[in-house]
Amino acid sequence: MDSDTSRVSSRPSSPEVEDIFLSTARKTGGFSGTVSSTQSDSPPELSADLRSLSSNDEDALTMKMLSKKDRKLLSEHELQTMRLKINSRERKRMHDLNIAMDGLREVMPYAHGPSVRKLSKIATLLLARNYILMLSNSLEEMKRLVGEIYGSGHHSSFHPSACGTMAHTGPLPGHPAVSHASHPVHHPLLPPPVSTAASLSAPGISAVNPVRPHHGLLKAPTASAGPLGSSFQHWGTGMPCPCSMCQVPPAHVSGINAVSMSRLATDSK
DNA sequence: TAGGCCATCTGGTCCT
DNA sequence: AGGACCAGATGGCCTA
Repeated sequence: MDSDTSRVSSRPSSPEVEDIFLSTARKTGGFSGTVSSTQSDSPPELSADLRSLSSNDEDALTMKMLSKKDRKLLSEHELQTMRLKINSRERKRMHDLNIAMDGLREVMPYAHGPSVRKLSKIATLLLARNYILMLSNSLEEMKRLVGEIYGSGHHSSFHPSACGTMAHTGPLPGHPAVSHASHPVHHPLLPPPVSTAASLSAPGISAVNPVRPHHGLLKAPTASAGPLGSSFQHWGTGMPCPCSMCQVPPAHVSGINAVSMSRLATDSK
């Protein structure tokens, strides 16, 4: 179904097997932790050189990279065992992180359906952020409307059933039907129109979009709807829908978007 | 084939 | 001391 899953399944799924293999391979080349630490500073041929070192050289190098205490306390076998343990923990940690990421994907609208490819991690995070912003805006708008209505006293003018606003809050976020039906163009997960340019200029976004254009994620809404955009289609009355989903978020939100997107992109590297 | 995405290993750092 | 977290490096898989 999704390539990522198959990709995962195609990888060695058993840490033990892989660890055994790797540990065996490394054992032939000495404790590779010392080699790895030089990977970023040395060309590949240096690694080859290291592998070609005599056992005495290997020992010397290994000993050089270890603290005195380690040298004293740990045999090579113990070091190897410790490495495997650490690797296993790290693997588990990353698996847990991926599980959490899947959980996040599950509650994200728009990311469901057989024809929709699994969101990448960065896309999941960025969409989640936009979604949270959208929900926050909706909440604020609801509060404001309720305040206006009960403040002015003419309760009869409050007709939630006529407003798409209630429809927005109806389906659960994870419900696939939450979005497209009532907002064919201005999807809540899309960056606000104002911030789209800034968002798209962020490395993180630009990295997302070209790769998976079929997602349509974070894509700017089509500009075919005039000054007000096509945001009011579901409202149906010809009047601007008061709900926040149909309005451009406040400028400060867009500002946060641009900054945070850049930060996210920067942080994620 | 290049680029994107990902899993894994690894060493360093910080925290408990 | 041990574990969690992080970031860099590496290599594999997939898609355009």
